[in-house]
Amino acid sequence: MRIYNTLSKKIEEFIPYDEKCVTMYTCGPTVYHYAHIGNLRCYIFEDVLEKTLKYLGYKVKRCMNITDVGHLTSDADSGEDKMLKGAKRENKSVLQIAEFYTKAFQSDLKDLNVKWPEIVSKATDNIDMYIEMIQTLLEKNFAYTCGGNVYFDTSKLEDYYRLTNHKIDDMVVGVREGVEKDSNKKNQADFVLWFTKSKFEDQELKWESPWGYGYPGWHIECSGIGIKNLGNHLDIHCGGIDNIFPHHTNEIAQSESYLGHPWCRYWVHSEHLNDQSGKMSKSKGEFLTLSLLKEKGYHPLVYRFLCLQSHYRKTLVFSYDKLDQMAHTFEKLRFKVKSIQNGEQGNIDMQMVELYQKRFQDTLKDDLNTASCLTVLYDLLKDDMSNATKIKLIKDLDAVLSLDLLKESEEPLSVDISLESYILSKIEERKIAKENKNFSLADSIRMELLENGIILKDTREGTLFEIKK
RNA sequence: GGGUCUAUAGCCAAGUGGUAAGGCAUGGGACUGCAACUCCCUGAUCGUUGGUUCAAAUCCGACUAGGCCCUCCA
Repeated sequence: MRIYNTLSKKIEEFIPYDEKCVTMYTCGPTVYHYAHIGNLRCYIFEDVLEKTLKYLGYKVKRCMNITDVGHLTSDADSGEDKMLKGAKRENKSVLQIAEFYTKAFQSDLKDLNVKWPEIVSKATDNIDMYIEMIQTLLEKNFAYTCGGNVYFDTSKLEDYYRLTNHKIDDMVVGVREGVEKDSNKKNQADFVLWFTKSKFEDQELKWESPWGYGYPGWHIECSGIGIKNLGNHLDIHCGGIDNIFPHHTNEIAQSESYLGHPWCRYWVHSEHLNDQSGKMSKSKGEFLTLSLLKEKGYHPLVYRFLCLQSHYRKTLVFSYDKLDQMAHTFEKLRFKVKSIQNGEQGNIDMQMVELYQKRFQDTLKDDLNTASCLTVLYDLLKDDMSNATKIKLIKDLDAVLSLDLLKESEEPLSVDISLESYILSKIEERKIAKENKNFSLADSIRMELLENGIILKDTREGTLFEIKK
């Protein structure tokens, strides 16, 4: 397997620390609001990566955090806690907010066929681990206390900026509006490990610590949960590209200072989903959620399909035009697969199976080229082999793609039951008219349905309908 | 200002030195009562410009345009 590593800025051969089991950490959501579809792109990518590793025969141990405390809108001591902000907005407690949005997130992933990682850990469940790490960092002189908070001292590291190639003198504080300097810090890049003196006295969740009653910083959380669950050597750490600085940069700093040796070997980042004006973000106000797409009549897997059609390291620009195109393409694809399922099966040709499995593996091994994988899929659909062979291969492919290609029961669109029975009765009426060669009646029924946004299609399997969006 | 990435047909997109995959759309044909579906056929010399090479979309330089990061973010 070859994969792009942000550390080296190159595509590298993937070699796990322990040949038998790959450890993989993926940054989870801060559960203060719904995830937008840009967030979800990253989880789809991570899902594909995990499933690819498994497909290639690796055992994968994967861990994800749920941030339910300590994620401030700024890394200075002046930032507002996102969870608290969410709680205030909705007049609920922080725990209620966390629970609600965790569930919403879980349901989004389920809709997208993204496997829930076997280890999912809440930030608030690991306070002991952060305290232990911070204590060690203080003992080793990588951290200092000031103004009641504990800070990581970035000047102790030779290569703090290794992930980004930044130079300290080129860094400008306040490029973004609303970023303030924290006068407690010795160095501009230092970051908070433990807060006790936040301006936000009404912080709901606080814990006892050697430095006072307080709560952890955002960055320590991922390091703590990762090391606690996956051990002292991590193979893969994933996340969105925006997390490279400062979040992952800080994770490397604190983890390796704590452990005393290199920590994670492969840093793998997924590019953003943009809209026409640029990056999609929650702080810009309006944002697109999966449930909004569902309301508009798009199947969630259409979005997954859209993501798979592009490469994870390339910016994907979202538009409804594109999604419409994908919905259409996806439906055609599923229709094709369905007709193969309904046809004569025949015997499985193992030579073909192996040939295509090899092709499929090769494209995935090549830095997760999912777009080419779809080409392999189209190729095998067209190729000369028995339907049974095709079905076997599709099943194989879908273990990674997870597009429910073989699922019969689920229709692309969820349809209201009373509406459905109305349409079916009209189809029946038209069928009788056609049998009686009363084509003008048949056409008028079709027109009538069309005016209501229902498109009829006469296929070999009978008349199907589609609801226009 | 610094870092980093991208630029391939109407649209999406693969391609990492040897004369441009695939999908969608378009047009033509077969099928159909007519449509649709399905099947067959149909299109680009790769942002601009220098260079390296027998050979470049692919490597190097410059330029242009755009995205992202530089303490909210996936």
